[in-house]
Amino acid sequence: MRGTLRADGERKRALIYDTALALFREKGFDATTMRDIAKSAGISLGSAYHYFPSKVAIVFAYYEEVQDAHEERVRKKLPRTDGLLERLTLVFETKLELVRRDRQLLGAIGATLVQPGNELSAFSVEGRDFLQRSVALFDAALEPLATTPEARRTMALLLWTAHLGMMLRLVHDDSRGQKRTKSLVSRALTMAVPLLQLAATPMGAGLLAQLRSLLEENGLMPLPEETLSEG
Amino acid sequence: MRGTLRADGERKRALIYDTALALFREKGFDATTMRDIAKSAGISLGSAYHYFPSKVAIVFAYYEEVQDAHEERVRKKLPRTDGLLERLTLVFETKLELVRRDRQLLGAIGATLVQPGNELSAFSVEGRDFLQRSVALFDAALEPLATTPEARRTMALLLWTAHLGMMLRLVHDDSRGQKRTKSLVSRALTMAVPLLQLAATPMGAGLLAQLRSLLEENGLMPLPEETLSEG
DNA sequence: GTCTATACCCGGATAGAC
DNA sequence: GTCTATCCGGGTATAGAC
Repeated sequence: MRGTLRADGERKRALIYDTALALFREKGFDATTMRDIAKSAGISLGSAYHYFPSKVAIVFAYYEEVQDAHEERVRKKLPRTDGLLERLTLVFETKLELVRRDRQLLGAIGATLVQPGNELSAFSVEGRDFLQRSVALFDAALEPLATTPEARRTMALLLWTAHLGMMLRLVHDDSRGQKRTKSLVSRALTMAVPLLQLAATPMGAGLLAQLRSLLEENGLMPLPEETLSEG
Repeated sequence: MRGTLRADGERKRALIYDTALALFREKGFDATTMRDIAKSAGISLGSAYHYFPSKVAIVFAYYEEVQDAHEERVRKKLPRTDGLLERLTLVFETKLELVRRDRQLLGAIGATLVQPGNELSAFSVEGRDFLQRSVALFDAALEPLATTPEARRTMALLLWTAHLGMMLRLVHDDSRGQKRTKSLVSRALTMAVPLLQLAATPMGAGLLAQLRSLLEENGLMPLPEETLSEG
Protein backbone atom coordinates (compact mmCIF):
# COMPACT_ATOMS: atom_id res chain seq x y z
CA MET A 1 0.00 0.00 0.00
CA ARG A 2 1.24 3.46 -0.94
CA GLY A 3 0.40 5.07 2.37
CA THR A 4 2.14 2.44 4.40
CA LEU A 5 5.28 2.69 2.38
CA ARG A 6 5.41 6.40 2.73
CA ALA A 7 4.64 6.19 6.43
CA ASP A 8 7.44 3.66 6.76
CA GLY A 9 9.80 5.93 4.94
CA GLU A 10 8.85 8.83 7.11
CA ARG A 11 9.23 6.80 10.24
CA LYS A 12 12.67 5.75 9.16
CA ARG A 13 13.63 9.25 8.30
CA ALA A 14 12.44 10.37 11.71
CA LEU A 15 14.42 7.59 13.32
CA ILE A 16 17.61 8.70 11.63
CA TYR A 17 16.88 12.29 12.49
CA ASP A 18 16.20 11.58 16.16
CA THR A 19 19.21 9.34 16.50
CA ALA A 20 21.44 11.90 14.86
CA LEU A 21 20.26 14.74 17.06
CA ALA A 22 20.73 12.64 20.18
CA LEU A 23 24.28 11.86 19.15
CA PHE A 24 25.04 15.44 18.17
CA ARG A 25 23.90 16.62 21.57
CA GLU A 26 25.81 13.89 23.35
CA LYS A 27 29.11 13.96 21.51
CA GLY A 28 28.99 17.11 19.45
CA PHE A 29 28.58 17.61 15.74
CA ASP A 30 32.11 16.96 14.56
CA ALA A 31 32.66 13.95 16.78
CA THR A 32 29.54 12.25 15.47
CA THR A 33 30.11 10.36 12.23
CA MET A 34 27.52 9.27 9.73
CA ARG A 35 28.61 5.73 10.55
CA ASP A 36 27.80 6.34 14.21
CA ILE A 37 24.37 7.57 13.28
CA ALA A 38 23.63 4.65 10.98
CA LYS A 39 24.91 2.12 13.46
CA SER A 40 23.05 3.64 16.36
CA ALA A 41 19.85 3.77 14.34
CA GLY A 42 20.37 0.17 13.32
CA ILE A 43 20.48 0.84 9.59
CA SER A 44 23.11 0.89 6.91
CA LEU A 45 25.24 3.82 5.98
CA GLY A 46 23.84 3.87 2.48
CA SER A 47 20.35 4.02 3.85
CA ALA A 48 21.16 7.01 6.00
CA TYR A 49 22.51 8.79 2.94
CA HIS A 50 19.35 7.81 1.12
CA TYR A 51 17.31 9.92 3.50
CA PHE A 52 19.77 12.73 4.09
CA PRO A 53 22.18 13.74 1.36
CA SER A 54 24.78 14.90 3.87
CA LYS A 55 25.48 15.35 7.53
CA VAL A 56 24.66 19.02 7.47
CA ALA A 57 21.38 18.23 5.77
CA ILE A 58 20.29 16.72 9.07
CA VAL A 59 21.22 19.92 10.83
CA PHE A 60 19.19 21.95 8.39
CA ALA A 61 16.22 19.70 9.03
CA TYR A 62 16.70 20.50 12.68
CA TYR A 63 16.72 24.18 11.92
CA GLU A 64 13.55 23.93 9.93
CA GLU A 65 11.92 22.27 12.90
CA VAL A 66 13.17 25.07 15.12
CA GLN A 67 11.69 27.57 12.74
CA ASP A 68 8.33 25.80 12.83
CA ALA A 69 8.32 25.60 16.61
CA HIS A 70 9.33 29.23 16.91
CA GLU A 71 6.52 30.29 14.66
CA GLU A 72 3.97 28.19 16.49
CA ARG A 73 4.89 29.35 19.96
CA VAL A 74 5.12 32.99 19.04
CA ARG A 75 1.87 33.04 17.07
CA LYS A 76 0.15 31.45 20.02
CA LYS A 77 1.33 33.84 22.69
CA LEU A 78 1.64 37.06 20.74
CA PRO A 79 -2.07 37.95 20.71
CA ARG A 80 -2.10 37.82 24.50
CA THR A 81 1.02 39.92 24.87
CA ASP A 82 0.86 43.69 25.18
CA GLY A 83 3.63 46.22 24.96
CA LEU A 84 6.36 46.45 22.42
CA LEU A 85 9.12 45.37 24.77
CA GLU A 86 7.17 42.34 25.94
CA ARG A 87 6.34 41.29 22.40
CA LEU A 88 9.89 41.59 21.17
CA THR A 89 11.16 39.80 24.25
CA LEU A 90 8.78 36.99 23.46
CA VAL A 91 10.15 36.54 19.96
CA PHE A 92 13.79 36.71 20.99
CA GLU A 93 13.58 34.61 24.12
CA THR A 94 11.46 31.91 22.54
CA LYS A 95 14.05 31.51 19.84
CA LEU A 96 16.85 31.50 22.33
CA GLU A 97 15.15 28.87 24.45
CA LEU A 98 14.63 26.67 21.41
CA VAL A 99 18.24 26.61 20.31
CA ARG A 100 20.06 27.27 23.56
CA ARG A 101 21.33 23.74 24.03
CA ASP A 102 22.42 23.24 20.45
CA ARG A 103 25.31 25.62 20.03
CA GLN A 104 27.34 23.09 18.11
CA LEU A 105 24.60 22.64 15.56
CA LEU A 106 24.22 26.37 15.15
CA GLY A 107 27.92 26.57 14.49
CA ALA A 108 27.57 24.01 11.72
CA ILE A 109 24.76 26.02 10.15
CA GLY A 110 26.68 29.24 10.49
CA ALA A 111 29.72 27.71 8.85
CA THR A 112 27.82 26.75 5.71
CA LEU A 113 26.08 30.13 5.66
CA VAL A 114 29.30 32.05 5.19
CA GLN A 115 30.43 29.95 2.25
CA PRO A 116 30.36 32.00 -0.95
CA GLY A 117 27.61 30.96 -3.28
CA ASN A 118 25.84 28.96 -0.63
CA GLU A 119 22.24 28.37 -1.60
CA LEU A 120 20.98 28.83 1.91
CA SER A 121 22.42 32.20 2.65
CA ALA A 122 19.97 34.99 3.30
CA PHE A 123 21.34 36.78 0.24
CA SER A 124 20.42 33.95 -2.07
CA VAL A 125 17.12 33.28 -3.77
CA GLU A 126 16.76 29.87 -2.18
CA GLY A 127 17.24 31.19 1.32
CA ARG A 128 14.73 33.96 0.77
CA ASP A 129 11.72 32.05 2.05
CA PHE A 130 13.51 31.13 5.21
CA LEU A 131 14.42 34.73 5.80
CA GLN A 132 10.93 35.99 5.07
CA ARG A 133 9.29 33.59 7.48
CA SER A 134 11.61 34.63 10.23
CA VAL A 135 11.26 38.32 9.53
CA ALA A 136 7.48 37.97 9.56
CA LEU A 137 7.58 37.08 13.23
CA PHE A 138 9.42 40.25 14.12
CA ASP A 139 7.03 42.15 11.92
CA ALA A 140 4.10 40.73 13.85
CA ALA A 141 5.68 41.72 17.13
CA LEU A 142 5.94 45.30 15.91
CA GLU A 143 2.22 45.54 15.29
CA PRO A 144 1.58 47.99 18.16
CA LEU A 145 3.74 50.56 16.39
CA ALA A 146 1.58 53.00 14.48
CA THR A 147 3.55 53.37 11.28
CA THR A 148 3.59 52.38 7.65
CA PRO A 149 3.90 48.72 6.66
CA GLU A 150 7.12 49.50 4.83
CA ALA A 151 8.71 51.12 7.84
CA ARG A 152 7.62 48.24 10.00
CA ARG A 153 9.08 45.74 7.65
CA THR A 154 12.35 47.59 7.60
CA MET A 155 12.51 47.56 11.36
CA ALA A 156 11.62 43.88 11.38
CA LEU A 157 14.56 43.19 9.14
CA LEU A 158 16.84 45.15 11.42
CA LEU A 159 15.60 43.09 14.35
CA TRP A 160 16.25 39.94 12.40
CA THR A 161 19.82 41.11 11.91
CA ALA A 162 20.07 41.70 15.64
CA HIS A 163 18.75 38.20 16.17
CA LEU A 164 21.63 36.97 14.04
CA GLY A 165 23.93 38.75 16.44
CA MET A 166 22.25 36.95 19.30
CA MET A 167 22.94 33.64 17.60
CA LEU A 168 26.59 34.52 17.11
CA ARG A 169 26.92 35.43 20.75
CA LEU A 170 25.12 32.27 21.76
CA VAL A 171 27.48 30.03 19.85
CA HIS A 172 30.35 31.26 21.99
CA ASP A 173 28.45 31.52 25.23
CA ASP A 174 29.28 28.71 27.60
CA SER A 175 27.94 30.41 30.70
CA ARG A 176 25.48 28.41 32.75
CA GLY A 177 22.09 28.34 31.09
CA GLN A 178 23.52 30.76 28.53
CA LYS A 179 22.66 33.55 30.93
CA ARG A 180 25.13 35.88 29.24
CA THR A 181 23.19 35.79 26.01
CA LYS A 182 19.93 36.10 27.90
CA SER A 183 21.15 39.18 29.67
CA LEU A 184 22.43 40.63 26.42
CA VAL A 185 19.05 40.20 24.80
CA SER A 186 17.09 41.75 27.61
CA ARG A 187 19.37 44.75 27.92
CA ALA A 188 19.65 45.31 24.19
CA LEU A 189 15.90 45.22 23.79
CA THR A 190 15.43 47.73 26.58
CA MET A 191 17.69 50.06 24.66
CA ALA A 192 16.17 49.29 21.30
CA VAL A 193 12.51 49.91 22.05
CA PRO A 194 12.75 53.69 22.48
CA LEU A 195 14.80 53.88 19.31
CA LEU A 196 12.20 51.90 17.40
CA GLN A 197 9.50 54.20 18.70
CA LEU A 198 11.52 57.15 17.58
CA ALA A 199 12.01 55.62 14.16
CA ALA A 200 8.25 55.14 13.88
CA THR A 201 7.63 58.88 14.07
CA PRO A 202 7.66 61.12 11.00
CA MET A 203 11.10 62.21 12.15
CA GLY A 204 12.50 58.74 11.57
CA ALA A 205 10.69 58.16 8.30
CA GLY A 206 13.45 59.54 6.10
CA LEU A 207 16.11 57.42 7.68
CA LEU A 208 14.00 54.30 7.46
CA ALA A 209 13.24 54.92 3.82
CA GLN A 210 16.93 55.14 3.05
CA LEU A 211 17.58 51.99 5.01
CA ARG A 212 14.86 50.21 3.15
CA SER A 213 16.21 50.90 -0.29
CA LEU A 214 19.61 49.83 0.94
CA LEU A 215 18.25 46.52 2.11
CA GLU A 216 16.23 46.03 -1.03
CA GLU A 217 19.23 46.46 -3.25
CA ASN A 218 21.04 43.82 -1.30
CA GLY A 219 18.32 41.28 -1.74
CA LEU A 220 17.27 41.27 1.88
CA MET A 221 13.92 42.84 1.28
CA PRO A 222 11.63 41.71 -1.47
CA LEU A 223 10.97 44.34 -4.05
CA PRO A 224 7.20 44.66 -4.45
CA GLU A 225 6.79 42.07 -7.18
CA GLU A 226 3.74 40.49 -5.55
CA THR A 227 1.80 42.92 -7.68
CA LEU A 228 1.93 40.52 -10.58
CA SER A 229 -0.55 38.19 -8.91
CA GLU A 230 -2.98 41.06 -8.51
CA GLY A 231 -3.34 42.04 -12.15
CA MET B 1 74.82 29.15 10.46
CA ARG B 2 71.83 30.07 12.55
CA GLY B 3 70.69 32.94 10.43
CA THR B 4 70.85 30.97 7.25
CA LEU B 5 68.87 28.13 8.69
CA ARG B 6 66.15 30.40 9.90
CA ALA B 7 66.10 32.22 6.62
CA ASP B 8 65.77 28.89 4.86
CA GLY B 9 62.85 27.92 7.03
CA GLU B 10 61.21 31.24 6.45
CA ARG B 11 61.80 31.06 2.76
CA LYS B 12 60.19 27.64 2.65
CA ARG B 13 57.29 28.80 4.69
CA ALA B 14 56.84 31.73 2.35
CA LEU B 15 57.01 29.38 -0.61
CA ILE B 16 54.22 27.24 0.78
CA TYR B 17 52.21 30.30 1.62
CA ASP B 18 52.59 31.87 -1.80
CA THR B 19 51.85 28.63 -3.59
CA ALA B 20 48.77 28.05 -1.48
CA LEU B 21 47.38 31.52 -2.02
CA ALA B 22 47.93 31.27 -5.75
CA LEU B 23 46.05 27.98 -5.84
CA PHE B 24 43.27 29.25 -3.59
CA ARG B 25 42.75 32.19 -5.89
CA GLU B 26 42.89 30.03 -8.96
CA LYS B 27 40.75 27.08 -7.93
CA GLY B 28 39.08 28.18 -4.73
CA PHE B 29 39.68 27.15 -1.15
CA ASP B 30 37.78 23.88 -1.04
CA ALA B 31 38.99 22.67 -4.39
CA THR B 32 42.60 23.18 -3.40
CA THR B 33 43.95 20.28 -1.40
CA MET B 34 46.96 20.23 0.84
CA ARG B 35 48.36 17.66 -1.56
CA ASP B 36 47.99 20.14 -4.41
CA ILE B 37 49.83 22.74 -2.43
CA ALA B 38 52.64 20.42 -1.45
CA LYS B 39 53.02 19.08 -4.94
CA SER B 40 52.90 22.49 -6.53
CA ALA B 41 55.50 23.76 -4.06
CA GLY B 42 57.66 20.71 -4.72
CA ILE B 43 57.65 19.40 -1.18
CA SER B 44 56.01 16.56 0.69
CA LEU B 45 52.63 16.67 2.38
CA GLY B 46 54.16 16.14 5.80
CA SER B 47 56.54 18.99 5.24
CA ALA B 48 53.72 21.34 4.42
CA TYR B 49 52.03 20.38 7.64
CA HIS B 50 55.26 21.05 9.45
CA TYR B 51 55.00 24.72 8.55
CA PHE B 52 51.26 25.12 8.78
CA PRO B 53 49.29 23.03 11.26
CA SER B 54 46.19 23.05 9.07
CA LYS B 55 44.80 24.35 5.83
CA VAL B 56 42.93 27.18 7.51
CA ALA B 57 46.14 28.18 9.28
CA ILE B 58 47.38 29.36 5.90
CA VAL B 59 44.26 31.42 5.52
CA PHE B 60 44.76 32.99 8.91
CA ALA B 61 48.30 33.90 7.95
CA TYR B 62 46.78 35.62 4.94
CA TYR B 63 44.39 37.49 7.18
CA GLU B 64 47.17 38.65 9.41
CA GLU B 65 48.92 40.04 6.39
CA VAL B 66 45.73 41.81 5.39
CA GLN B 67 45.48 43.29 8.85
CA ASP B 68 49.04 44.59 8.64
CA ALA B 69 48.48 46.09 5.24
CA HIS B 70 45.21 47.68 6.33
CA GLU B 71 46.89 49.28 9.29
CA GLU B 72 49.77 50.58 7.25
CA ARG B 73 47.70 52.10 4.50
CA VAL B 74 45.20 53.70 6.85
CA ARG B 75 47.81 55.13 9.20
CA LYS B 76 49.55 56.66 6.23
CA LYS B 77 46.58 58.38 4.69
CA LEU B 78 44.50 59.21 7.73
CA PRO B 79 46.48 62.30 8.81
CA ARG B 80 45.89 63.85 5.40
CA THR B 81 42.17 63.08 5.43
CA ASP B 82 39.64 65.54 6.80
CA GLY B 83 36.01 65.03 7.58
CA LEU B 84 34.40 62.15 9.42
CA LEU B 85 32.78 60.66 6.34
CA GLU B 86 36.00 60.74 4.40
CA ARG B 87 37.97 59.17 7.21
CA LEU B 88 35.50 56.37 7.76
CA THR B 89 35.28 55.77 4.05
CA LEU B 90 39.04 55.43 3.98
CA VAL B 91 39.02 52.72 6.63
CA PHE B 92 36.18 50.75 5.11
CA GLU B 93 37.19 51.02 1.49
CA THR B 94 40.83 50.22 2.13
CA LYS B 95 39.80 47.04 3.86
CA LEU B 96 37.36 46.17 1.12
CA GLU B 97 39.96 46.72 -1.55
CA LEU B 98 42.43 44.49 0.26
CA VAL B 99 40.13 41.48 0.55
CA ARG B 100 37.80 42.03 -2.38
CA ARG B 101 39.23 39.29 -4.56
CA ASP B 102 39.45 36.69 -1.82
CA ARG B 103 35.87 35.93 -0.96
CA GLN B 104 36.52 32.23 -0.72
CA LEU B 105 39.23 32.74 1.84
CA LEU B 106 37.03 35.02 3.89
CA GLY B 107 34.38 32.34 3.89
CA ALA B 108 36.86 29.87 5.30
CA ILE B 109 37.76 32.27 8.08
CA GLY B 110 34.13 32.99 8.81
CA ALA B 111 33.37 29.29 9.02
CA THR B 112 35.93 28.68 11.73
CA LEU B 113 34.87 31.83 13.56
CA VAL B 114 31.37 30.50 14.20
CA GLN B 115 32.60 27.24 15.66
CA PRO B 116 31.85 27.09 19.38
CA GLY B 117 34.92 27.39 21.52
CA ASN B 118 37.04 28.61 18.64
CA GLU B 119 40.13 30.36 19.92
CA LEU B 120 40.07 33.02 17.28
CA SER B 121 36.58 34.34 17.79
CA ALA B 122 36.29 37.94 18.87
CA PHE B 123 34.67 36.73 22.09
CA SER B 124 37.69 34.71 23.08
CA VAL B 125 40.79 35.86 24.89
CA GLU B 126 43.07 34.76 22.08
CA GLY B 127 41.17 36.72 19.47
CA ARG B 128 41.14 39.82 21.61
CA ASP B 129 44.34 41.33 20.23
CA PHE B 130 43.16 40.90 16.70
CA LEU B 131 39.93 42.66 17.56
CA GLN B 132 41.65 45.49 19.39
CA ARG B 133 44.01 46.22 16.54
CA SER B 134 41.14 46.41 14.13
CA VAL B 135 38.98 48.53 16.40
CA ALA B 136 41.86 50.93 16.94
CA LEU B 137 41.72 51.92 13.27
CA PHE B 138 38.08 52.88 13.51
CA ASP B 139 38.86 54.71 16.70
CA ALA B 140 41.52 56.72 14.95
CA ALA B 141 39.12 57.60 12.18
CA LEU B 142 36.70 58.99 14.75
CA GLU B 143 39.24 61.47 16.07
CA PRO B 144 37.47 64.58 14.73
CA LEU B 145 34.52 63.81 16.99
CA ALA B 146 34.69 65.91 20.13
CA THR B 147 33.65 63.40 22.75
CA THR B 148 35.01 61.23 25.54
CA PRO B 149 37.50 58.46 24.78
CA GLU B 150 35.05 55.88 26.13
CA ALA B 151 32.24 57.05 23.88
CA ARG B 152 34.59 57.05 20.92
CA ARG B 153 35.75 53.57 21.68
CA THR B 154 32.18 52.36 21.90
CA MET B 155 31.40 53.85 18.52
CA ALA B 156 34.55 52.31 17.09
CA LEU B 157 33.40 48.92 18.22
CA LEU B 158 30.02 49.49 16.62
CA LEU B 159 31.75 50.39 13.40
CA TRP B 160 33.84 47.26 13.63
CA THR B 161 30.61 45.28 13.89
CA ALA B 162 29.34 47.06 10.83
CA HIS B 163 32.58 46.13 9.08
CA LEU B 164 31.79 42.51 9.92
CA GLY B 165 28.50 43.01 8.13
CA MET B 166 30.38 44.34 5.14
CA MET B 167 32.50 41.21 5.10
CA LEU B 168 29.44 38.99 5.22
CA ARG B 169 27.90 40.87 2.35
CA LEU B 170 31.13 40.70 0.41
CA VAL B 171 31.36 36.93 0.72
CA HIS B 172 28.13 36.59 -1.19
CA ASP B 173 28.68 39.44 -3.58
CA ASP B 174 29.57 38.23 -7.04
CA SER B 175 28.77 41.49 -8.79
CA ARG B 176 31.49 42.90 -11.01
CA GLY B 177 34.23 44.46 -8.93
CA GLN B 178 32.04 43.83 -5.92
CA LYS B 179 30.27 47.06 -6.67
CA ARG B 180 27.26 45.99 -4.63
CA THR B 181 29.29 45.90 -1.46
CA LYS B 182 31.01 49.13 -2.40
CA SER B 183 27.70 50.85 -2.87
CA LEU B 184 26.41 49.41 0.39
CA VAL B 185 29.39 50.81 2.27
CA SER B 186 29.16 54.26 0.80
CA ARG B 187 25.45 54.59 1.40
CA ALA B 188 25.54 53.12 4.88
CA LEU B 189 28.31 55.48 5.90
CA THR B 190 26.39 58.46 4.59
CA MET B 191 23.58 57.44 6.88
CA ALA B 192 25.78 56.60 9.80
CA VAL B 193 27.77 59.80 10.06
CA PRO B 194 24.93 62.03 11.27
CA LEU B 195 23.95 59.37 13.77
CA LEU B 196 27.48 59.19 15.11
CA GLN B 197 27.55 62.95 15.43
CA LEU B 198 24.31 62.80 17.32
CA ALA B 199 25.66 60.11 19.59
CA ALA B 200 28.67 62.28 20.33
CA THR B 201 26.51 64.99 21.87
CA PRO B 202 25.49 64.95 25.54
CA MET B 203 22.12 63.68 24.36
CA GLY B 204 23.65 60.45 23.13
CA ALA B 205 25.92 59.98 26.10
CA GLY B 206 23.45 57.93 28.13
CA LEU B 207 22.75 55.52 25.31
CA LEU B 208 26.43 55.08 24.57
CA ALA B 209 27.21 54.41 28.22
CA GLN B 210 24.61 51.66 28.26
CA LEU B 211 25.98 50.21 25.08
CA ARG B 212 29.45 50.27 26.47
CA SER B 213 28.66 48.25 29.56
CA LEU B 214 26.80 45.79 27.38
CA LEU B 215 29.81 45.31 25.17
CA GLU B 216 32.15 45.08 28.12
CA GLU B 217 30.18 42.30 29.70
CA ASN B 218 30.37 40.36 26.51
CA GLY B 219 34.10 40.58 26.34
CA LEU B 220 34.16 42.83 23.31
CA MET B 221 35.52 45.82 25.11
CA PRO B 222 38.45 45.60 27.45
CA LEU B 223 37.65 46.53 30.99
CA PRO B 224 40.16 49.17 32.03
CA GLU B 225 42.84 46.85 33.34
CA GLU B 226 45.67 48.77 31.73
CA THR B 227 45.77 50.69 34.99
CA LEU B 228 47.98 48.00 36.47
CA SER B 229 50.94 49.13 34.41
CA GLU B 230 50.52 52.66 35.74
CA GLY B 231 50.90 51.90 39.46
C1' DG C 1 12.31 -1.91 -6.97
C1' DT C 2 13.71 -0.91 -2.24
C1' DC C 3 17.19 -1.33 1.22
C1' DT C 4 21.69 -3.25 2.89
C1' DA C 5 26.48 -4.38 3.04
C1' DT C 6 30.71 -3.41 1.62
C1' DA C 7 34.40 -1.75 -0.84
C1' DC C 8 36.22 2.28 -2.46
C1' DC C 9 37.80 7.32 -3.33
C1' DC C 10 39.23 11.61 -1.59
C1' DG C 11 41.25 14.83 1.39
C1' DG C 12 42.66 16.56 6.03
C1' DA C 13 45.64 15.32 9.49
C1' DT C 14 49.31 12.49 12.08
C1' DA C 15 53.17 9.06 13.29
C1' DG C 16 57.35 7.80 13.10
C1' DA C 17 61.56 6.43 10.47
C1' DC C 18 65.42 8.68 8.91
C1' DG D 1 62.92 19.11 9.23
C1' DT D 2 61.65 15.90 5.64
C1' DC D 3 59.32 12.23 3.83
C1' DT D 4 56.49 7.94 3.46
C1' DA D 5 52.95 5.44 5.12
C1' DT D 6 48.86 5.49 7.38
C1' DC D 7 44.66 6.81 9.79
C1' DC D 8 40.17 8.66 9.80
C1' DG D 9 35.75 10.21 8.28
C1' DG D 10 32.60 12.17 4.69
C1' DG D 11 30.73 10.74 0.63
C1' DT D 12 29.79 7.46 -3.42
C1' DA D 13 29.25 3.31 -6.15
C1' DT D 14 27.58 -1.08 -6.60
C1' DA D 15 26.38 -5.84 -6.03
C1' DG D 16 23.20 -8.46 -4.41
C1' DA D 17 19.40 -9.83 -0.65
C1' DC D 18 14.61 -9.92 -0.35
